[in-house]
Parts: sequence; structure tokens; C-alpha cells
Amino acid sequence: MGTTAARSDRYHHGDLRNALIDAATALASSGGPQAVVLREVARRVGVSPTAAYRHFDSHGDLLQEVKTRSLDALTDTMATSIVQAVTETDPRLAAIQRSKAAGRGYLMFAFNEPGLFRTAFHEVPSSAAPYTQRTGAPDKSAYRSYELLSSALDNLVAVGCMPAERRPGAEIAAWSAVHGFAVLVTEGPLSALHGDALMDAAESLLDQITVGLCTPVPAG
Amino acid sequence: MGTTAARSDRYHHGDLRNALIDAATALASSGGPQAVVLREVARRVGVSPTAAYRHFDSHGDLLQEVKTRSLDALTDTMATSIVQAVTETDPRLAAIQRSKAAGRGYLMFAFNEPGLFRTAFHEVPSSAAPYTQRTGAPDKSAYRSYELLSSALDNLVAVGCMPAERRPGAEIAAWSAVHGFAVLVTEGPLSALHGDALMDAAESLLDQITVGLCTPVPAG
DNA sequence: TGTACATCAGTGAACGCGCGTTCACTGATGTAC
DNA sequence: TGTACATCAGTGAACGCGCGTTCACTGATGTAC
Repeated sequence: MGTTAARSDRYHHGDLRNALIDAATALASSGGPQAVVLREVARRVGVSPTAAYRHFDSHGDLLQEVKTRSLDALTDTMATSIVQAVTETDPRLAAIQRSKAAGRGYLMFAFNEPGLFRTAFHEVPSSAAPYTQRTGAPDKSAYRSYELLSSALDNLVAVGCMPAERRPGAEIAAWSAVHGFAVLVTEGPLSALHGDALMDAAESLLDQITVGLCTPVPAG
Repeated sequence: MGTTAARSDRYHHGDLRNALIDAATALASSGGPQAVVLREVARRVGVSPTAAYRHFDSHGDLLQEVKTRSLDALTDTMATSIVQAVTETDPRLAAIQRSKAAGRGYLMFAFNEPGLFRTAFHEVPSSAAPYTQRTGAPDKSAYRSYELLSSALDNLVAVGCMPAERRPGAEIAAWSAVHGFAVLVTEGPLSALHGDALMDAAESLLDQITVGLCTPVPAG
């Protein structure tokens, strides 16, 4: 609205690239990565399929954009969750709140946006050039959420909650537990979990992870 | 071999149903559930696509069989892992060995058979009758591995290793951690892990899970 | 032991579908003079 | 301020592909008498 460049009743769309990504994201949101069908995306924007090729090399390129968006949205949800949850002034309790909030944000994103969650972790088959081995350097989006987790764990060590010798491998364990739960619930055999039962199970999981990471203060 | 019923140079195949499931499983093994293409399955068995419809209502029906097989294979791997790993006579140590072995079997199956692993957890879109809501009662195969885990955890409580009040929710946490790691490694951002580094990470994860479940023996 | 016949388990051709992608094209835009 | 023209951003038709599935059919099997 208001953006004259984005009028859709004109021959030149003005912002077709973003409009296509928007529509593709909406499709991914409701049906996961498989639902991102180039022709359907074009249909929704009211443009011929060919037009998309002015802005993307291939279907895989478009899907890659949606994946990046999904990863960004995941990170944003985690960040918001952290900001909202950390209320304690005691550094130890705050550190635990922060770690749990990171995991909670991850889970909430998965539950509220299962399609985007799946898309975020979907391996896009090598886009434009099938012969080009996919470079080992994925975009930054893939790492931002990892860094959020990582620094939360660092913090847990810094405030003396988690013994330093337990730090290596901690993010893999924590990430695995949260990711596994998200997957089992959104597309696996735990899909029967709903509402309060789901929330209880999620909180219980977050508790168990933090208990596992943080040894109780050594008595004496 | 030797089974006269399974000669393939005859008009009547004799055991086409199983031959089709075998071929479909091979496809799933190398390419996951998406690779189970009815026409390709028939091609491999040397039969017309139509022939498959004498034995399955639909493509989904065939895929469901492969899924069941995959779940069974997962359970078998876990069971074998448990039998091989439990060597301790001390009941506490044996109980811990058993729990870790269950998880180890799960992970090894995922790493050695990523295609079947994905198929085991693939939601088959309602087969023959699309309007029939999928019954809430999945086949037994889906539960056997869960029971293996469940009884390992019961055992942990029985020998006094794990406090009873921590028992509820324990299988969800343990399962989530192991499943998440398997998924992140086989089809996610941890796919760079290989060889020794992978094995070390796996053992570290199993350690952390059991440490989290079992409180150290109360001192005094 | 031999034969008629129902049944079973295959074949081959075809259907409709929707996809990603390419082709030759045209309408709209903006810049140089 | 007006016009010529290169460039940009779309169109519409078509391609080839491979899929799941259905149709009318035929070859093989086994049972009753």
C-alpha cells in the first residue's frame, strides 16, 4: 500500500521479486517446501510463470530465498522470546531463563509455523547449476540462531551455572533435544500432542535440558 | 533362490508382492520416501506398472509397507545394539549400558540407512481412500522401538539409578535428543559430521542424556 | 488320466495432470540529444 | 519540451517429462467331473 512501485495493475509490476518471495513464503507456510511451486507462485501474484525467470535463475533459487527468510524468522522468534523471558536480576537465574527462552522460541516457531520450520531445514537441491557442488558456506541466516544458542550456553558457564568441562558438545545436545522434539511434534509420531499437553511437555523438556547442563551448585 | 515360486521368467511371477516391496525398499534406502516411485519399482522387478495394482490399492499402500519395514529394521538394530552392549554384571551399570545402547542403535540405523530412516518417519498421505481420515491406530511397528526405550528407562528407575520423580517425560526428552541428532546429521546442518568426529559426538550425546536422567548416587 | 472352464495374475496402450523451463515476442521505461 | 531508440520487464504458447492410474485384454493355473 502506498508504494507506487508495487501497483499490480500495471505491465511493470515494480517489485515483482519481493512479491514472488512473499507468495512463495505464504505457500511454504501452509504446505512446507513442497508447496513452493513456481507456477502457483506466479499465479498468485497474477503474472506469467516466465516472468519469474527475470528475477530468479530457477525454482531452486526462489526456494532458497524462502529458506533464508524462514531461518531469519526462526531467529527472530528466538530473540523475541529471550527478550520477553529474562526478568530475573540474579545472573544465574537470568542465564537459565535465557537458555530456556532460546529453546522455547525455537519450539514456538516450529509449532506456529510448521511449514516455514520445515522449509528452514529443507535441503534445496543444488539450484541453478546442478553440476556445481553446493559450496560449504551456507548463508549467514543459518548461523544466527546457532549463535543465539551458543552465547546463551557461554553465559551459563560465565555465571558459574554450568561447569566449563561440560561446555564442549553442549550445544549439540541442547539443539538436538529441542530440534528432535520440534520434528517429532510437527511431522512425526508426537503429532497427537496439542494445547496444554504440548506446552507442558515442552516446558518439561526445557527443564530437563537445563538440569542436564547445569550441575547443582557443589555443596561445600 | 531355490524358491520355485519366485522365478522371474514366468508369466506368473509367484511372489510379486514381496518382490515389489523389496524393490521399493531398495529405492527408499538409496533415496528416501520420495524415491519410491511405483513405475520405477515395477521397472526394476521387470513387470508392468499395472501389475502392482493386483497387490496394492495404490502407491501409498506400497509406501506404507516400506515404512513398516523401515520401522521394523530400526527396532531390530536397536535390539541388536542392546544385546551386544550390555556386558556389565552390576545392575546399575548394566542399566546405563542398556539405555545408551538403545540410543546408539537408533543413531547407527539413521547413519547407516538414512533413506530408510527418513522413510520410517515419513507421513504417508492417506493411501487408498483420500477421504477416509487416517485412523489414529498406526501399526505395531511404530511402537516397538518406543517400548524398547521405555523399558530401558523403567529399568533405570528399577535399579535405583534414576529417581522415580524424574521418570515422567523422560522418554520424550531422551527420544527427542536422539532423534534430533539423527535428523540434524542425516538431513540437516550437522551433515558435515563424519567418521570419528561423528562417533565422538554421538557418544557424547548419549553420555549427556544418561547423566541428565541419572542423578549421581546421593552422597550419604 | 483327460478335458472344460472359472479364476487369477499378468500385459500394453492410453489418459490426464502439472510441473520447470524455453522460445520468440511485445509493451513500458528512461536517457541522449 | 519533444523525439529516437536501447533496454528492461513482462506475455503466451509450447516443449518434454514422468508420474499415478484405468481400460480392455490375454496368458497361465487349478479345480470339478
